[in-house]
Amino acid sequence: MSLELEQAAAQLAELGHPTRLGIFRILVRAGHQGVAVGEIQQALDIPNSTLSHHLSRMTKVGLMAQRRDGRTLYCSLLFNNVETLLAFLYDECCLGLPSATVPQSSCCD
Amino acid sequence: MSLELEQAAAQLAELGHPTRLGIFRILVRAGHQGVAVGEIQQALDIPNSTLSHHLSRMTKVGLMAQRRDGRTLYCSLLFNNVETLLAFLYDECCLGLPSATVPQSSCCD
DNA sequence: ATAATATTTCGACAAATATGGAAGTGTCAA
DNA sequence: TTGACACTTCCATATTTGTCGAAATATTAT
Repeated sequence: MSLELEQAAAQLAELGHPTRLGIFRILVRAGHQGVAVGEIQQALDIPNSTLSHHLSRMTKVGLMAQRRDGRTLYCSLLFNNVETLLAFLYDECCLGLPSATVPQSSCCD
Repeated sequence: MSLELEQAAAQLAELGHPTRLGIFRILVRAGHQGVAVGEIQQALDIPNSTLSHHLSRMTKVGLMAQRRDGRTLYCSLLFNNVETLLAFLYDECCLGLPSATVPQSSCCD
């Protein structure tokens, strides 16, 4: 089994949890500058130990990264890796959405 | 938490397993006519009870369906649902791939 | 130094997942 | 109606996940 497939599966598994998909959504909207962990916690209203656990999982598979600024940690999506993942679903798996639903250009760069 | 997000997470979780992502890949290539369970088994070389378990999970979340023809069961992807899932990742989460990697039209319809 | 803030790590436990042998079900062929 | 074929369901077990309180770590302010 190819490494690329293993990698894609690992990332999809992380997205495949309601809380983490919610985190993902927040991270996408936050763009490259990222969001503080505390902000995510407020938005989702879950204990910080639970949140931290999810964040570390997402980090581990390369979906996001953390950067410290003073005492707050900012989380930001690794857009390149997410793009690679999405491209895998399209290219490797040869899937096409009807052109109407395909965005003409990126909205998050 | 929205039902749409729950649904997407459930489907992504199923894709987030190497074996099942492999099954997905086979199903995509098979197109609408589908593939026999036995063919998938030969391709992946796993015990049929294990395979059956994965297939039933994928069916349960609406990624694929099974149709019997004689004594062989054919599995086929529910392309509409897969499209909806992919559209969720683009629309709801506002993600864009660089236009170069976005297919101009569907290759599986 | 001490305290407050922001977040992670530890530890423990319940629940879900993954795996595969063995037995069961449906279908066809002789 | 017996047997072969194509799968699924049942069962048991090992592993992974998800959850969260409590303790630990890092940073800044007083």
